[in-house]
Amino acid sequence: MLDIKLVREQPDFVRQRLATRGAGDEKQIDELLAHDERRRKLLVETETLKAERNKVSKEIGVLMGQKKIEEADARKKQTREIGDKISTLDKEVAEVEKVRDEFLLRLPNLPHASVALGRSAADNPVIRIGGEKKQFAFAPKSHIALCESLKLVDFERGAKLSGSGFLLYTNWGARLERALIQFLLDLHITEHGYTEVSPPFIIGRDCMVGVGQFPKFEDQAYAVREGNDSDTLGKLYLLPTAEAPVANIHREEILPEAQLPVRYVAYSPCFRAEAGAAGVGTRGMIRVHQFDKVELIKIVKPEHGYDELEKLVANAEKVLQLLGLHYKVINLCTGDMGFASAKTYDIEVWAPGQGQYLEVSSCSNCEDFQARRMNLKFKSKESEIKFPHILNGSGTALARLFVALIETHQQADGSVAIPAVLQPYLKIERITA
RNA sequence: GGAGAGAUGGCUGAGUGGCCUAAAGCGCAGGUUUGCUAAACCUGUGAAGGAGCAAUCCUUCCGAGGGUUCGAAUCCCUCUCUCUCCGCCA
Repeated sequence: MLDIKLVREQPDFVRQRLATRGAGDEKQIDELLAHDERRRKLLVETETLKAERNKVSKEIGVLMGQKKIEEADARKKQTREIGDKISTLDKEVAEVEKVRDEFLLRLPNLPHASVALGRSAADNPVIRIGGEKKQFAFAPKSHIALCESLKLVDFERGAKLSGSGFLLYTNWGARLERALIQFLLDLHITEHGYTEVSPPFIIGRDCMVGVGQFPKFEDQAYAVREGNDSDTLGKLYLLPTAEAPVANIHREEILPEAQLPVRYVAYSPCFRAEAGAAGVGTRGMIRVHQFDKVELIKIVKPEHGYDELEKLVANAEKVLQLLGLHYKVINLCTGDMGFASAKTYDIEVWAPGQGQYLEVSSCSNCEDFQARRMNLKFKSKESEIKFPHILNGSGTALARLFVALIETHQQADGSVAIPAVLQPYLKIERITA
């Protein structure tokens, strides 16, 4: 959430930055400021009355002690009237504050100055290219064909169990998926200095609000109901990404500066309703309702936010380098960035069977946008209380990594070669039919 | 699911209607003393919001939300969470 003081003091700057996203959010600022001004005006009124009431109440206490009952009673009458006014004003303050906060919760983050201006994915600049497109002496198959011939994923039975968009990994497919998870966790723990955490997969509403998923994107989540009790709906959700619980680990805390930077890595399945996306690439493993992901989260001092973002991207790229995959790193332009992010790099991996790049990682610095929402702060050596930058990045998303891996390393005979770094986990050099 | 106990500052913990402006201790920061360290002593030590050019002042916060009262950490109601025991259970 944006700092209301910044909006108040530099409304033109805020409007200008919001406008670069191209979603019209800047039009909300005037109304937001009107609510904010009204709130402060009411606050002054009610606080003045409260000061008066506190003063008189104290005097009543003294008079009672001196047994001057009549004088005390006279003041009580006076104070009772003040009390009525206060409760009316307090209600008004609470109302206008709620409206103001609703505006703040629905406004996206301001893009960082270094982010390219643009309207859509077509305007995203390519930052780096990793590896080269593999050349095949034969026509590379799609992962769907490979999964069927090598019996890695049973698409029909996955759909039978849970509907379309759910996968049943079988035999070497299941083992490859598990090996990838283990490999990714080990890499980030031992090579990149992250601490592993394993969060709940069903998470409270506050986690969703904290990272900016809610209230704006509530329709994309799976809500959980306890038994038959409909009253429990709206409390718990299947996590759309481990970012949601892990970034919230220190919600409502003030961390000592010495504890920063915090670096967590977590595996979790991710559940996405993908409402409105039906029919778009629904075949295969590229857009599914449940996929595995290893997520990286950092909580850092603001002055380190952008250095840490570069390192985060490098950590995710390392995965693709070690697996021998071709990829490109792009910088999302202002019009294509996520709600909470100030700057985002996406990593897209080449899937030769698809003839296209697939997004397998999105690394963002959300600056203090999420920290404000979840009230996470740190205390500096000078005893200043500040909001840290919170960063998140996929390291990486699995179903698409699985696709790129088997499509890239498929052989002319229909088998798939296992990259050296995965062989210790799988104990085989290739998957054959 | 049943029964009971509890939730107070960074931590321990006192506080049953009015100097609570939350005791005391620990911790932490600064200072004095000291050859260094330690110890002792002194001082200070929460958060949020708001008014003001500023010094400074005001309001709110004792798990959350309501209520009673001139006045609530304290009394009443609801909820959440934690702990103990019982039942069920991977």
